[in-house]
Amino acid sequence: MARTQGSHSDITGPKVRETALRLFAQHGYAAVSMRQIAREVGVQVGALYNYTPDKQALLFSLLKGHMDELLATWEAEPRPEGPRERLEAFVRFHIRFNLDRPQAIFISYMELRNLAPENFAVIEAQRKLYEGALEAILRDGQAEGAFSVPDTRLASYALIAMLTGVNTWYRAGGRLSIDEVADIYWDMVRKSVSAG
Amino acid sequence: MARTQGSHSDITGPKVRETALRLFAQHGYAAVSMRQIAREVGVQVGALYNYTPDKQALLFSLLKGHMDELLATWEAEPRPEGPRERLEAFVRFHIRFNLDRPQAIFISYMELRNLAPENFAVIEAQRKLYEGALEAILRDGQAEGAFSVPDTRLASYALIAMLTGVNTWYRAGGRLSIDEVADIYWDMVRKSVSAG
DNA sequence: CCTTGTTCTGAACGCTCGTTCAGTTAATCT
DNA sequence: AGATTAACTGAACGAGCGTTCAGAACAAGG
Repeated sequence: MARTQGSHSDITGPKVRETALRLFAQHGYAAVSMRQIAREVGVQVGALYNYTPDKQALLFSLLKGHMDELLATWEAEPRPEGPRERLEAFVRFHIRFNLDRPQAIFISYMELRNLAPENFAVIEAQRKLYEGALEAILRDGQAEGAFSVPDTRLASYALIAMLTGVNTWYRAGGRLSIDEVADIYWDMVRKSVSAG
Repeated sequence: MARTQGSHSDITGPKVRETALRLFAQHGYAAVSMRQIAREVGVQVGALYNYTPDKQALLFSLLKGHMDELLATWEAEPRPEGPRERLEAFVRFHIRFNLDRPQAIFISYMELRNLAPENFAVIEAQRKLYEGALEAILRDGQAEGAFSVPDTRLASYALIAMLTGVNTWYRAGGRLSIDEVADIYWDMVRKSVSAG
């Protein structure tokens, strides 16, 4: 029996991606089998290959989709005047975006090494684009005298790591709301780049 | 033929651990096979089981050894007077310790989910002990009025993430020495916890 | 109602996995 | 020299892996 009622490409396709994202985030790409994904989707393993040419392409597609959305959403954000305001916008955007998609963020940082080299290069370029946006803000602010940052490249790495770290401990429904978390992080970021 | 000349437990044992650490860091626990470890050590796969009861115990032993060393080394560090001096000591210690053992740090953050639950609990408790040391410094400094940190728990997470992030970009022989990196990070940390 | 095309099943392919173990080799002990 | 033991080999175990594919089931179009 195939094609049971209500089972279409429009439903199975997204379901495959959602399930793969969840399982990859939970157990890691290498530890998750195609059969396991199929079981949770509710199909036989062969059916998965209607939606991806292979397992590697499935991982890449998830990461690529995530990075595309990250870059597009960031570029659609309002761009305030002044380095300080722009830095604040970046901090709040990054925290909000990350906390809204914990699984995608997780595999974006953990599964890079499981990408084939040519796929890795694509994702890495996108990530550098995004991190470059932060460094540009720091550089402008330093030039204008708004910040005191001796090494903007290094500072951008430090701040990105700090902000992305939110995902390791934040749990929805905890004692702090996303906005409260963003307030506290922005306070630390603001001071860390100011004249000391 | 077994027991070729110069091949003893004293040599093979450490070699197994070193090789496993390197491969786990490079490809991930789930993606590395016992046969691959054996090949790089230069023995048949069966010989590995003279040094570990199974693959999981090998991972746990590496992580446990690393955490033991981290805690012991930190406790052996001189403990300066005053919160500000103690915070600086922590920052410099953390960066130095991490950059000296990039592979062990890497698997300590990446392979936690591949630990069996009872093993995970052990490592997690040790990690909390270490992170608690930072929070205690922040709490004392806040109480004494040396720092301005509204939420010491959250600030400790933020700082740990920032400091640990050094490992993702630092490469020995780059344009900055470890001490120069530590100077810059300490500058940012110092300002981020100060009155703004 | 019959054809066409999409979606899925069920089974199979060759391969690798972690782990076990009887037997072999070589160093050590008596 | 002979016995003992630690270290390792070589082969095997059952299980699971990613991937392929012929054919079945169903929806849609004429």
